[in-house]
Amino acid sequence: MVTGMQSRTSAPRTGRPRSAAADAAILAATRAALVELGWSKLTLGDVATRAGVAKTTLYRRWAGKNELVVDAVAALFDELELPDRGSLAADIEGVVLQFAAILARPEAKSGLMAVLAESTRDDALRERIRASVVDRQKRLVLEGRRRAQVRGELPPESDPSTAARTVDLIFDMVAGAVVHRTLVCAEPVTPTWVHDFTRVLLLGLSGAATPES
Amino acid sequence: MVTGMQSRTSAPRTGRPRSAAADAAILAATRAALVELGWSKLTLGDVATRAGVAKTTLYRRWAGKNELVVDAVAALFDELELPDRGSLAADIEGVVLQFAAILARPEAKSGLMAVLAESTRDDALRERIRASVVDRQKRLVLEGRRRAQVRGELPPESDPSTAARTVDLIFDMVAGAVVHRTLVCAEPVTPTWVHDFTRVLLLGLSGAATPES
DNA sequence: CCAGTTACGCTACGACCCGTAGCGAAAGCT
DNA sequence: AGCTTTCGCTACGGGTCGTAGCGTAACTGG
Repeated sequence: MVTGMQSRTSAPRTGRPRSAAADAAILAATRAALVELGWSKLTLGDVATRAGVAKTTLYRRWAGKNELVVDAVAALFDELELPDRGSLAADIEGVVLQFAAILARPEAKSGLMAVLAESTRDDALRERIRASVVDRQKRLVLEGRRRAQVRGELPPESDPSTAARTVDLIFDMVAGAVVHRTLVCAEPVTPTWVHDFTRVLLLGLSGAATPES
Repeated sequence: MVTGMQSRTSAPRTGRPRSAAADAAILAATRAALVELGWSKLTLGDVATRAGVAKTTLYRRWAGKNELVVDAVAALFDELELPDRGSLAADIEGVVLQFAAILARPEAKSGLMAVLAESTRDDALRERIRASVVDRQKRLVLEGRRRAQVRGELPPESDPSTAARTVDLIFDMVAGAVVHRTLVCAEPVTPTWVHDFTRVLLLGLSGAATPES
């Protein structure tokens, strides 16, 4: 059972090592094929040809199309960062624009949605997506919240359980809105849209911090 | 019910009519196959067998897997309604729970996400999804907004263009959050979550109605 | 009632992709 | 050296695709 990337503990000490260049070439070829062909017409044989490796090499490292595309798309999210822009509103606008820019790329659109669809029937695949894509986004929410608390823009940890609930909710609202705008409505995430969205979200959060009416 | 086939003006008056029962059987079989097999392992030959029709009959009515699944999934959204619950908050909570209940069904999860992934490379498919799924949801937002204006909970049409922008934003936030919660995080939309979400959204909207600071 | 028209079920077909097995050669380690 | 693992290549059975062809069924207008 190939785990995709071998865990470093089980790395064999003897024998010919796996080519790291082949890994990179395969993932790049997968992204290129996603752009040109989309998910449904992407074949592993074609990816192998593009990458300049044999089809069998590909099957030795990835269990199938799903796992390969997850790894190929996950690399796109490496560039996600959260530069400190001075205010919570500016931080949110910045990360939303970054996230939207990644989702706007054709390989992210078709690849990510397709593996998410498959993950509804494959727990291992969903876990792989969560670890390599979703959690990385969620960390930005946590970091942004922490900074806002330092600045005094948000109240510090009230109750741990309600805090976790709020973080989950914010994550669903931010990522969900961008995903819906980009992938369902297929309309661009403009600075105007981001501005309106951030305004509604922050007003709602600051108001929700007060005790419920 | 979207037939997706001939417009009524081009309906042939002569010859054997198409079996409406076959349409229903095929769509039901498609949903059943989505539940059992998911998107990737669903084959048109299998659907035809389940529906008790010949494979050629299926190809005479739908261009391919994508179009068939769109029609099969779109039928799930027929039951979406917006009963008047007396307040904007209650209306939103009601429609969000309905929407989440539909998305929680396995045939909606795998089917809808998969065709959305394909629609990123197929304009005709995206248009088909928009007409039979997305617009139907968007109408609920417009209707809910109208009721809230009648009740005085929201200010009446200020500027047509900003009003349209706001409706789009609300739609992205509501549908996006539910989709993200259900399909990306794979966690249930509980009444608690809906309550928290509605609170943040409404506070943000009521605050956003005032001139920007 | 009978021709005309269209839909249907069935079979068969070439084309393509899948995922695996087997082989010899290459690239590392001890 | 000798051992171990990876690599490229070829070949294969199995499955799905989408279409063509044929005879039959259903409905319509004369």
